[in-house]
Amino acid sequence: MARYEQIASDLRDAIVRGDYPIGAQLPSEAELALRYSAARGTVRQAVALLAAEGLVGSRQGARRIVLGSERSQSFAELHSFAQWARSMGYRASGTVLSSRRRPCSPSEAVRLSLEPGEEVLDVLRLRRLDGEPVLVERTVYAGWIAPAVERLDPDCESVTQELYESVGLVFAYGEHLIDAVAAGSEDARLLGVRRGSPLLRQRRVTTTQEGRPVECSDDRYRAGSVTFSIRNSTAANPLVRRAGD
Amino acid sequence: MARYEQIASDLRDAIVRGDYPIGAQLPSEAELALRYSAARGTVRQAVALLAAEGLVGSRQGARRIVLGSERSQSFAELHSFAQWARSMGYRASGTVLSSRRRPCSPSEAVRLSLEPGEEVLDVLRLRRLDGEPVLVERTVYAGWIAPAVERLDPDCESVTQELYESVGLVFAYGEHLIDAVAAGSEDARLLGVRRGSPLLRQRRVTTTQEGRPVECSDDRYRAGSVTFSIRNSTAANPLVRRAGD
DNA sequence: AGCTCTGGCTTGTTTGTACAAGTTCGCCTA
DNA sequence: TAGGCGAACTTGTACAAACAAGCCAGAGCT
Repeated sequence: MARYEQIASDLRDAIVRGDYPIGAQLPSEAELALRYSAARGTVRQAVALLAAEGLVGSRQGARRIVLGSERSQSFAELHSFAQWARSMGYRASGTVLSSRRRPCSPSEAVRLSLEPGEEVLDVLRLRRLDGEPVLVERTVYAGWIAPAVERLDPDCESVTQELYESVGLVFAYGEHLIDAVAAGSEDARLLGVRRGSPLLRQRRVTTTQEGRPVECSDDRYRAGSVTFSIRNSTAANPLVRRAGD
Repeated sequence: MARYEQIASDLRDAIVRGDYPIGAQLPSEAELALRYSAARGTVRQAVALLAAEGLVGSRQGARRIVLGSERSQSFAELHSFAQWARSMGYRASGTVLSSRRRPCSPSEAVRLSLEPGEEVLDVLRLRRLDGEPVLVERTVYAGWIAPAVERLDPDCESVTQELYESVGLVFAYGEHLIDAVAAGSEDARLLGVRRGSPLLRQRRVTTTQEGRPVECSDDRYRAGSVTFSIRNSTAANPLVRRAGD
């Protein structure tokens, strides 16, 4: 763990613990540098981390201020349903309902950087939280990863983790589109809701560390089961609104 | 504009223009430093900006890779419906349907850091894109900003901009919760959809630069009119999933 | 009392240096 | 030919120093 991460972690703990309540000022960079025997640049890296998490705000000339005290989850927990569920104290389960290979559509070829007509793997999964069905996942995997996915246990809890352990695959980057849709008849049947009832849809494309697309997916959550949360500031905000297509 | 912002802007333009297509390698920091006659640290700040936007990814030891080429909007455009709409080439309009003062509820007191029972301003707005109603906005403003809000033109296009110009108020930080809900009868009537049809809901709390809460709001978008988009990486992702309450 | 202004404090930007750690690719060997 | 090894390259981390720019409180003035 890098020095600046240690410092960030220490400060984060202090904030979560309430040593610096919401609205309070953080010590100045100079003081922190002295306290941790680090250079000012290192301290700046640490507080930049906290600012990116939305925990503290900063303005030139004024002391940094504590804005929040909730710890936010890691990327892995965002990407992996199972890992997120576990960290929240839920028991996640899932079932593969269908899995078949087929040639990719033109739009999939673009999103996954494939040759037109190249083979992809189409998987339909139902996911549960504490036994309750909450998520219908329709995922399209690029052909090159298909064998590893097919080898997975159909009731495998965490696909992300299994793929990491079996072939060393790391999901590193992703783009997510979030909107609301009405439940289709299949969605309704699987999730146990009425047709036309609201679902929260998350469409995503995920790539490896090298920027190679792995999968794109259409995930639909039962309304009320899951909420997405974003903290943002003038400094950094990756969330954008887009016009409906 | 700082030097590192200029460099970031230049690189961003080059990426958007297609000089560095998706999957391509960016020049090394050393080369960029030479090209822009800047120190390596300055170049690093520039590319860190692009990485935060999700445009490029980086791994220790390997060249940086271009991950996307879409320009993402600024915070102002996320926060302000009107500014976002304008930047996307839409014509935004809006109407205040009701506006009244009342004592705040206990939960509002917590979210806006008010004394229990302190007065707040409750505003119901309908927003349109190119004349089509797409958004019902139920906003609760803290009492101290209420007079400025009441002075606004009921058909005012951009509340954010007007409040900045009239009282110098800057919305600096926000927390956003996104989920799907069924349209209530009022929602349905205002948006011209059937009751029970899916809406994308964004609940938010916004604060000033000093961390003082200004407003909390419940915004409901007609399904299909707007999509939220998030780019993330192992490095930074402010988006988290939360269990439904 | 209320206002202005100034000086000290704090964060923002930039440069330079050094080393650590990971990647890539060509060369050499079995 | 396949695999291993290592050198060169590239990004990550850390330190030090200097100046710019913005904030704030207290001194002084009206």
